Amino acid sequence: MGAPVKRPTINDVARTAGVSRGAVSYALNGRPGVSEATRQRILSVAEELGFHPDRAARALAGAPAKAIGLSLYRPASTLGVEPFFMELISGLEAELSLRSYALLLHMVADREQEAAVYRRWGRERAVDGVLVCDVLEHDPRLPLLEELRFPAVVIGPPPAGGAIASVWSDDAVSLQEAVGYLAALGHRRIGHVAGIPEFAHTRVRSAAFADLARRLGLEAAPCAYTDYSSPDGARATRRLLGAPDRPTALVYDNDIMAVAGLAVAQEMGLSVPGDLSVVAWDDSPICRIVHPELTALTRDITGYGRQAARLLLAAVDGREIADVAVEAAHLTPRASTAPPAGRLY
Amino acid sequence: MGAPVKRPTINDVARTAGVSRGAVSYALNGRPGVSEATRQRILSVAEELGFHPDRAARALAGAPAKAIGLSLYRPASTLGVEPFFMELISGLEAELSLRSYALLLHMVADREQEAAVYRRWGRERAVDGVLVCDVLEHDPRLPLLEELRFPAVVIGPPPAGGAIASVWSDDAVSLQEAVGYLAALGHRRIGHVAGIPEFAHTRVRSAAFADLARRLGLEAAPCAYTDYSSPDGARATRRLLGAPDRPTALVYDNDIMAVAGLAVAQEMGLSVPGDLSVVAWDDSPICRIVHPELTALTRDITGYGRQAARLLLAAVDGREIADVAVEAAHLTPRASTAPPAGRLY
DNA sequence: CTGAAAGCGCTTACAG
DNA sequence: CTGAAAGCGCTTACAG
Repeated sequence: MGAPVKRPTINDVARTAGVSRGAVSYALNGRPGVSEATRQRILSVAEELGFHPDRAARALAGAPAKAIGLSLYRPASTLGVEPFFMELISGLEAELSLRSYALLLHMVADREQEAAVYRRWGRERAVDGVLVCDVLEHDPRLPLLEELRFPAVVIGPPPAGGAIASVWSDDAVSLQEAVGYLAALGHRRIGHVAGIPEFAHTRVRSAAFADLARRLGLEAAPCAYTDYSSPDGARATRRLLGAPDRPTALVYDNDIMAVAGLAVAQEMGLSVPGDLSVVAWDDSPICRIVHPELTALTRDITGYGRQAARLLLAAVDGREIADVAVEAAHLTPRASTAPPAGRLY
Repeated sequence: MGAPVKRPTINDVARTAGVSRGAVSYALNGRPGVSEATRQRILSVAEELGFHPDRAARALAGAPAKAIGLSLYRPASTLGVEPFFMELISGLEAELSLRSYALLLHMVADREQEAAVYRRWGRERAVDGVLVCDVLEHDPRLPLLEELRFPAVVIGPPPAGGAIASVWSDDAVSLQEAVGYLAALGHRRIGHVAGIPEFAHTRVRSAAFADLARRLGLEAAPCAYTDYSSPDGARATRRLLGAPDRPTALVYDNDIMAVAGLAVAQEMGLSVPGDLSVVAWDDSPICRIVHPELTALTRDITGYGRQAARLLLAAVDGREIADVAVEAAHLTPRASTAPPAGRLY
């Protein structure tokens, strides 16, 4: 591909500015060691020359890699379907790019691969910190990250061990809002189409659901677990609606499954919201392009990502970090929820 | 966060194996300079010590960064909605990880930012090559990448200049398949809800559409441009269906807009496919979770991504590369297409 | 086929 | 506040 383009080095800047390389480095990194006047002169020379420090050289000399790793466990079945991650990534990016941090994205098909990726990132010093999603009950990644001394932030409910800080939104509160609303409409049999049972956030939601069902004295509160994919959401819906005392309302753990469930209900001849109310977790455009539009638990996913990035960068800077709770998802009532049939107001 | 974990260096491997550092480097990189026996011994020592060469040191010494850059231009309105990119990325990743290449993802809000990202990547030697999506008619990124001597691959139709190879699928063929099918069903007024007119792939599609309309002698072939978002798709649908001689079929440039258009048709009291046939470009689960299920142009997006990654890695390896055509999208007829109302068979 | 040496472009104590 | 020097961990000609 031809010789690489000649790039100015720190030497060029130092020579042009008439100072030492060290002075240039200090000036560029905002560290003490140069006078303000000199710093300004150096900065303007660097600007003029179009100088950007070589990432590799910088890293080798002990400076941070200026990159964050996100390893995503994606089973083939859910590929390309969850708007959540695209929005999350866009929030991460927004914050990272402010500080010129890159996002290293890696998708893995299984957990062992993910561990291998962390080890490699650690050994190669490819990233300065990692974000951890979809944490399991006893997640082997967490002790591994501690062993590797990796600054890390969990996206999701704070894990039991507690050594790694997390950014989370209180799903129990949100679930309460959704189920409370359905109960207030008069629903007594409310089903839950949940996500992957091994995930900590799934357990938070299903525990909150069971708890609420008890407190509200619901007649039935069946829960079906899925892999978050729309076919699985459709299957779970058929199962729940096929039971003798079928639920009159269903809460779905994501938007994709709620839309799939809506289609299943319609194919079973049930009208929504007449015969069945539907609530989707995570609002997205697809909740508004189906008929009826879906009542959803809306949250600022991009903001969630920004917050996670900010917290991780604080950890990377060596600051002590603690769990951060972002605002919980709130219910956006739309046309897919109504009082159950047979009940009059 | 404590001291970094002590990692074995090439010196440790050399000492343990009783050879020089150079020998270890040659052995690890599969270059001539060591006997096969020595190579094996070195490799097993490296394995035993858990040695992974430091990415920064390697890069600084002139070796590739082992990373590929993907800068995505995402206007806020389409954030998180296009399944296409998630699938593409997953294909890229699948191929890159085979060769231990990382994917550096960067989302930008405008074109100037994207140019700045390329320059930075070039100067910092952060990536060995870049992938270019959504190419414009006279795209300023292409000459910039040439100027920077960046190995690059365009994902989409080969640009006019021709210096940068592309991986593409022949959208004209696919459009012909879709419109030909609609015409065969008896439709004479077929509308096109297209994407962003500045994109080269949009122009390929709308040119093919206009050409076909002429050859098939269609009565009307209105085209509406959008930003690929579902609200914009809905607006375009309203506009096209509000015309006096409204189309009896619409072809959408993505799945999201087709679903939005379906909802608009239903809200206007038009039955699909009775009053309006709908075809979606890019098949995804959401095409199958709406009612009626959408006829779609199906293609192997993951495979598209894999192919793009392979081609770019070939360029990074210094090989000459040429355009690669992947298989065009093919029509998957479903319930959203039928002969137009009033026509009998 | 092997080993010693230079050098990649930075950062950071350290002495002035 | 500044400058000279060492060193980060590799790769790669170059001489043996």
